[in-house]
Amino acid sequence: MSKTVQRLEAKESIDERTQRVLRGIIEGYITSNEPVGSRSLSKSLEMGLSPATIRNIMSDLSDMGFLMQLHTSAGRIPTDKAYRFYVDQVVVANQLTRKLQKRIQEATQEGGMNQVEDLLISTTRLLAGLTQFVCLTSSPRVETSILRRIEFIRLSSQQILVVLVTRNGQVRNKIIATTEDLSQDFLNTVSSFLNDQFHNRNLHEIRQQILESMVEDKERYDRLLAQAVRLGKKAFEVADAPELYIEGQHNLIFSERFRNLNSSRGLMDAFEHKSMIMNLLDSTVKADGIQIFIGIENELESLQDCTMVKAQYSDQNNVLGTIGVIGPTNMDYQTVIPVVDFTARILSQTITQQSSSCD
Amino acid sequence: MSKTVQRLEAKESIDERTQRVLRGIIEGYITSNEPVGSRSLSKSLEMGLSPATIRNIMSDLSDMGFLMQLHTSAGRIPTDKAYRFYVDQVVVANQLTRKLQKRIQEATQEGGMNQVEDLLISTTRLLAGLTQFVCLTSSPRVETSILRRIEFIRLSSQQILVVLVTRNGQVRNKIIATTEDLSQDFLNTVSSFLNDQFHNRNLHEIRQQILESMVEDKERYDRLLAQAVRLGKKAFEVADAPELYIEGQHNLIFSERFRNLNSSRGLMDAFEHKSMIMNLLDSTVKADGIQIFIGIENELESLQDCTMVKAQYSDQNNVLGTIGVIGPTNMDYQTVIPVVDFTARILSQTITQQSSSCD
DNA sequence: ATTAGCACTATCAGCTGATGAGTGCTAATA
DNA sequence: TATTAGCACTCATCAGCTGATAGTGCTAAT
Repeated sequence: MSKTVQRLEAKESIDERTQRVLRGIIEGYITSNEPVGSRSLSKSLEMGLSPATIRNIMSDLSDMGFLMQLHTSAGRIPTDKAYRFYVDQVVVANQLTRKLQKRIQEATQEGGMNQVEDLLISTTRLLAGLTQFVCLTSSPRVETSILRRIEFIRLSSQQILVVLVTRNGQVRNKIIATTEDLSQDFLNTVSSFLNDQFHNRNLHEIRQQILESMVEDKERYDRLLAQAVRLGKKAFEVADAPELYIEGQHNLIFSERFRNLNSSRGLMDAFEHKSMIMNLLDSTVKADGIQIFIGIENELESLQDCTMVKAQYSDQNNVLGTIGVIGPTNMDYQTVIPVVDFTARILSQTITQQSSSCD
Repeated sequence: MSKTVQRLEAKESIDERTQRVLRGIIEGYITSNEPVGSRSLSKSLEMGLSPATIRNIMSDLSDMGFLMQLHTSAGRIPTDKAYRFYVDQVVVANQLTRKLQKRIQEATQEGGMNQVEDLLISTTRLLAGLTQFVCLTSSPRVETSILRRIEFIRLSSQQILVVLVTRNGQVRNKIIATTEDLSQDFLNTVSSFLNDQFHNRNLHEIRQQILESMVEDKERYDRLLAQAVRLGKKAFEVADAPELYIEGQHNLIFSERFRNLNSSRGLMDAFEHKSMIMNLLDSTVKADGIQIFIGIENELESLQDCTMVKAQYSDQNNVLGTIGVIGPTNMDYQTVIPVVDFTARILSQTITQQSSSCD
């Protein structure tokens, strides 16, 4: 027991000087993208330590698992553990420059964005551009969206178009097949019934309730209700799969920063499996703020050379989705973190405005 | 005058033997992706010609502009002109294997494809996969689509959702703002008016006619008509920009076949400018069949190391859009051409079925 | 505890010569 | 006269060697 405590303490008690060296190495590697050696560090640190001393400290840090070498006579590079230390203990998110803030705000407020989809796409592209990384955004889960309006449009004797509008301005369409020929008048009755019944409820609840009704009212014979339930069931199955927007994939190949990534191919391939990436993006349920996954902290193997920085966005009530970037582990956390954070906030704000603009 | 004729004849009259050599070089380069030299060609041709003779012929072909060398002591590779000759004079499109035909048919007939969008995306992906190139598809020009149904849905006192369904199953949404608060009942009247008026007409015509009505009926005061025209005008402005689907971009980077392409970067960048690529894809108006642009025949500079093979797809009445692949100039024309051709045909067929399934 | 000094090591750029595939030209040949 | 064998030449590639560079670890001196 006391041993554990001691080990924990030993882990915790990296003395001030050692910390400064570690920090120096991390920041050096972040800026130069080259392994950093004792000599250059001795100079840049300006702590009056000779390279030899630095070497001793480095050696200790290596033992503790903070540093590693690509080969014997190369400088050292930080491990994932080091970045974790850096992010947790050292990084104090920079304030964004006014200029950058403006740029983000303007980009999200461009005209012609009455559809949420457009907003998400352009925000994703913006963030990919700003960071020069790959940017991923998951669209609001239709599941948790609030119904604003549902409408049925008769296309033919066998086909009905469902139009579903959510509070935050998403519009979903689905063509459903029917065996029975239903008149437009009847469909109107059904839709106004559903609109009355379920106005301002979220789709998940609605679905739930419809399923319950199906059991409950089985015996009761009421054509309207029966059809409403049947159509409603089909209609609310709309778009189970939430969408994923990816931008900046070419940065993986062409950006200098990704150069010492051994398998950009693997990542590219991973992006083809959208559902997998979706899970990754939406998996963690942490109420608020930025989340950071460094290297091996990522569950997906092909992501384990990268860091993912993500944040959730929401309207006034609910978390809607996630926006995040994937970059090299030695990304410039000091600026990437606040950029992602700020962008997510602005996105939330814009969407909130949109959804509150209805009566 | 006679001189011109002579030159033309000289161009045309490449004797049989020379043609066979040229063909051998082209096919050799297509299969090996390596410059082909006189010795190996002498063997593979089996025409009983010594390398030296082949060299003489090659030298002639070089003079005529069919061959070039990357450097003095390298084998020769075909020029764009050679590929053009090959495509025009030599290639007789292979019959596709039954197996491949089936694969294409099945892929396009997968379930859950009631939206044209899904069909186009999956077809694009299919073709990218089959060819291992980049595949581009332009969605049907809404312009020329035939109206099946238009509907207005009141979202709030200032917002109206327009839903527009075309004959071939495309659904477009647009939220438009109004100053006047219009009841749903009124909107229903307007939409059934428009549906009656414009049923089975194409959107371009409709737009035209609405504009005419605006002039014509200016003085006539009829609330219904006036609003119908006003809303109609806004509604039919929907989605002027046709969409472009791109799949298989990663092949540019990772496929062996693209390896001696000097600027895949340039191409990647070009794909970001969707409107430019759209123009390229939809530009040429040739009634039917496959179109091939080899190297410098492409207007876009970053495409001039590539060949684009494209075909238009259509429903029973109209050309809807274009599907095509972009690959290296030394692609295997014998199979790529029929694959693109067949895919476009199947696509046309599938879309035609869809749009004829309404009453 | 720190540091200077030294031996050691891996990488990299640059040079070398050998190899091989390919050409063009010329003179001999059928 | 068309074809071909022979030869000199060119260029790219590759393995092997070089010295320079930038690191390290260890040890002994401060």
